[in-house]
Amino acid sequence: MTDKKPLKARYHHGDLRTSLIQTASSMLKDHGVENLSLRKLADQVGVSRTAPYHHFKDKNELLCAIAEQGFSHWKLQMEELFENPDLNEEQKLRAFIHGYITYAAQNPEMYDLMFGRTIWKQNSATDSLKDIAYPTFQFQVKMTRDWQHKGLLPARLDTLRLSQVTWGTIHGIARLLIDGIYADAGHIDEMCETALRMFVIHNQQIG
Amino acid sequence: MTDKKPLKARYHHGDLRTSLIQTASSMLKDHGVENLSLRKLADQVGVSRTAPYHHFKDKNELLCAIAEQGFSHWKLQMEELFENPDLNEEQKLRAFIHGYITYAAQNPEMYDLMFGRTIWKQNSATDSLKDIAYPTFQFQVKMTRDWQHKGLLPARLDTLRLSQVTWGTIHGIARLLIDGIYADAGHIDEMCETALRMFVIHNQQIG
DNA sequence: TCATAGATCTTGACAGCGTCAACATCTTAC
DNA sequence: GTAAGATGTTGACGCTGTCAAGATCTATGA
Repeated sequence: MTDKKPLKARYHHGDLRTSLIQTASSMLKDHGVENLSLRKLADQVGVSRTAPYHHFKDKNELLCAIAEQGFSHWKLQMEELFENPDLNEEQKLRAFIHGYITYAAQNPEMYDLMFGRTIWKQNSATDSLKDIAYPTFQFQVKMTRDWQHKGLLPARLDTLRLSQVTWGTIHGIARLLIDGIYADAGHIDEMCETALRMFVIHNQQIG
Repeated sequence: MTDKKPLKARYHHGDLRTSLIQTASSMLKDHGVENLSLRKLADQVGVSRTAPYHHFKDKNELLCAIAEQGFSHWKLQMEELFENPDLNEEQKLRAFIHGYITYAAQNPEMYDLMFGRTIWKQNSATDSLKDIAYPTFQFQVKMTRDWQHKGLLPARLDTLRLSQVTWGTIHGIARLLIDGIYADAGHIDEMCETALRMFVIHNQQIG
């Protein structure tokens, strides 16, 4: 009886790992990676500073876990888009570009974590993260091939190179936006449309 | 006489500011931003930990000064390219794309500092840095307009949007490379060529 | 010439960080 | 019901950026 104190006072948290990821995601979104410390996180969750180390080897593992969650959401969002039967192929491509950049603009810190150097630069990604991220990267290639076959993207270009360039384009625009180099998010629509024209016009030429 | 000891033992360094920037640039290149600390830097230069604060308000100012130097070099390199009389316009565009991405691939840490969120995200750039960086950004627009007029890039697209997209493309490819998402630098040539075709083919259609 | 103001450099100190080691407490499985 | 393991705690360490106060040198003007 007495050990059923209010939750906060219990010795074992119950689901600390999940709580850490959730709270960390929220702190990340609100205050950026540079203001996300394990100590503040532990404090926020109401646990001692080293408790997180029983669930994550180090800070990097925590960040990878957050990124994993980001990829899950992102994947859902993208699948939803591609399963929409009301859109033709060009509309899907347009919606993909727009959805991609909008996601980045609305979740800049998460996007940076998912597709930025913090995790990938030193090859510090967890196996678990790679398991969900790599298929996402390859999804990009698969879609490119599809669009080539359907005549939207130029078929004569190597699929892998083309997907690197098209992904590079939307990734680059997203980065310019979220890194504050082009801080003006008001022109997202126009930029997406311009990118789309650059991608697709080829088709009219060869199709 | 006695105060003309070997340089290292003198109380005043002589040209500490310059030394700090130089050494910091070198440490940046070799070990990355995350391993560049003011204390290690001061130690390397042979000066006390707080000496740098008489030349830079804080770490951010030091980073801005390093980036400034990066922009100077970058600008020189690009100007050299554009003043080459042996290249026609398409060759210049090709050389620009290739030079841009190669610069990033060869100076990943400097590139990240110059065009990354560390400095720009929180609008923490020094006035001095802005003075050299902003013209560089606008140079991109000017070139785009030139290439539009010369028929290389589609004239009907808005110059500003087009330049954002083309810059986004090469910036994005550069980032994918240096952030380790596409770690394979062996395909730079092919990616550049693919990007070029995506940019230029328009011209054949409208020209 | 020389004092003095200002530039430059020093040591000391502080709080915040990630992380390890050692110990406490709870849960679970035999 | 006890032993093992999972989970949580406190203490400590070295690293970081930065401030404050004092030391030393340089340059300016009387």
